[in-house]
Amino acid sequence: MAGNRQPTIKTVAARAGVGRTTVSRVVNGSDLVSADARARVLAAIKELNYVPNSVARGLVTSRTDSVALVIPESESRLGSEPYFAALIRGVSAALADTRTQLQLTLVRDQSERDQMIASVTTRRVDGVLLVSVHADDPLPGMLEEMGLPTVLAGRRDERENLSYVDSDNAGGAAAAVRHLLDRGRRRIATIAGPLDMDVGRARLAGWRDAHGEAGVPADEVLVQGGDFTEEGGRRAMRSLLERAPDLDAVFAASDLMAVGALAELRRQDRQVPGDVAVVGFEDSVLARHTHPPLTTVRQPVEELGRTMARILTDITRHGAERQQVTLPTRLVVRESS
Amino acid sequence: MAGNRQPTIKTVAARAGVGRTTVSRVVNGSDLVSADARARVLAAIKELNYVPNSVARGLVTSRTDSVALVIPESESRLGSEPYFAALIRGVSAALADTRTQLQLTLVRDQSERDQMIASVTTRRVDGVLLVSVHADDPLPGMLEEMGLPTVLAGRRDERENLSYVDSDNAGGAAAAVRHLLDRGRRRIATIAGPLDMDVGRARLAGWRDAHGEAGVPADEVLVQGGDFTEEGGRRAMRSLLERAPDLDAVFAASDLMAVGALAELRRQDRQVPGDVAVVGFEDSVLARHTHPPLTTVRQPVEELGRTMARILTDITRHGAERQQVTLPTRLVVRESS
DNA sequence: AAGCCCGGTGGGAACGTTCCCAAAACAGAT
DNA sequence: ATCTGTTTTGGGAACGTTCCCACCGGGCTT
Repeated sequence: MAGNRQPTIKTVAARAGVGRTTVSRVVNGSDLVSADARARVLAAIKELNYVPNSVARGLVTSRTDSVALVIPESESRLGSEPYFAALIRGVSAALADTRTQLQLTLVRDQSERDQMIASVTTRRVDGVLLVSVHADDPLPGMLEEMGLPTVLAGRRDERENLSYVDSDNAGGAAAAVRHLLDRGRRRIATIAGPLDMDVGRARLAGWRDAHGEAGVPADEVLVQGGDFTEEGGRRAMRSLLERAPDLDAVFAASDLMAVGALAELRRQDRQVPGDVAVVGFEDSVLARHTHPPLTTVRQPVEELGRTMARILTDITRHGAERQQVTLPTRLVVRESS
Repeated sequence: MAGNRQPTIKTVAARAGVGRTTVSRVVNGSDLVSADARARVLAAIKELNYVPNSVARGLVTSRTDSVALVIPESESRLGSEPYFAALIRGVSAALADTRTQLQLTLVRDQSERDQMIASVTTRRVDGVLLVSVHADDPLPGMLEEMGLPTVLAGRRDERENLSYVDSDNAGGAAAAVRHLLDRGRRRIATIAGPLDMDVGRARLAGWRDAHGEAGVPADEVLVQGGDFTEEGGRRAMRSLLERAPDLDAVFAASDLMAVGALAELRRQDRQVPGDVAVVGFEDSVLARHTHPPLTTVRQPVEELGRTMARILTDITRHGAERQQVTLPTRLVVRESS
């Protein structure tokens, strides 16, 4: 039993008394093969326990049936972990349907980034899924130029022309603010995300839009920049309270910043939601565990992953065109508003 | 620029005015090549932007420089998510050092399991890392028989003869119980894990060992089985309190069960740690957020991942033998004890 | 001056597939 | 019977590498 080499297509052909090509046809499900021959080949395959060598196949077809998912590890890992986990689940689920393998690449530093580029570039994958790419990162362009289809998680600006899947940041933000307006809040501050990122800009735009629709003037004094961290949220909240002590609500562009805001409000003895209502964005696990539980805008992260994978396979397998998809978000009302 | 095929080793050879072999030698860092030739080849590589095709290479070397990490998704995902995340981080970090790619396979159901076997078996990977394999699962054996080195996360029983990396379950449990004894507790109950799993058995053994060492009789009335879930922990705690109202401490074989125990203790108005001290096992994120924060045994999950990957590469790259490694655990004392 | 060794080199073969195309086998029609 | 057309078949070539081995040339030994 041991010692024998793996059977190849030739071994099978010999055993079944047919040519290589016929075996190949059977394996690949072609119907240009007689019932008789097919039966003999299948028997031989089973007897020999033959499994086609996908590397050899890949060499001639120049397809690997695997895609890379690249995740930068530098981004604050703690808050974002559940995000990545959900994303991976989604991607993996969609790929399983098309029998495509997932190559996961965590990129920690520049050297690992170079290594990732080398690996991806080396034709081991049919396409690439990229998470949190910065606006000025030349990588996606490079990849596409090398003939490697690429799909981004999150567009980089309003005019992104690569394939991407994003959640409806502006819409979600607007829904959050609309909800606050509905509850009678009129001085709604916002802790924005970094404005050099589309997420940051889009969520701020949503805040403006909702005010516009409702005919409530959007007071720019109520806008404070943040950096998506808890500490940043705390600082932003403090400076907002100084500038506009009369604010009665805050929309934070991320749950983590909302958590910081909650901490600062507690420190200054402002009741939530009594004095100030708070809404976050993302609906991470965090949101359920704050005091009080956080109203927030839910992103469909797992679906985002699924969609990314689906778009990529559409491109690699069926030669589809680039696609830009925006997924709806949903307001989850808890006790902070 | 566009339209041109990828350059191959032949293109480079022609451009540099040398033979294929010389290019190959330069690419693979052989030193049997003159400084002059090397320089010309390197220049040509840069000009043409040549990247060796790893599929072709794999065909002749029969190495893919990639390994599979197989994670069953069926296990209660919520509690275990941070575990998997840490594991993946560790594996990925160790693989990056050896320029090995990671193929991640989430297995949700039988059909995905079959697909995973097909893929792995098809020579796309050099080896396999398996997480949470059941004792009676024939998979690891099958894989090794096909010549695919396999490393398990967690041994399956005391006599496991495949490669595995496990944390010191018995030792960690004993440390936890010793700690409780040191604090003067004398009626230390335990909520055990499933006894058909080695983790469960080993942690229970630790509870016994610590009693033995200290000369305190281990009262079997104080042992209650659990299933690693929160609800199971709650039920176990209740039946323990009925049977042995005089208990003054509980060692739960998992954080999640400890959380359940805490809930039941609160319901019955027993103070923690005043009346009853509680210790868990794992040091998941949960542990920091319970009331009071949970004393627990920390498993070095990320290192577990790193070690698995290291062992596997030792085997695939250097023909090392199977290895069984047990990693030390560490007691993290918080306020529940 | 002849022989030998050794660093350096390159062409052929092989890895296990798929694809192309020509040919064999068979059937039906004249 | 011969021809034509359709189905079925299989061998050659190709995919882009690495490895084996044979060869070349120059310096060293004798």
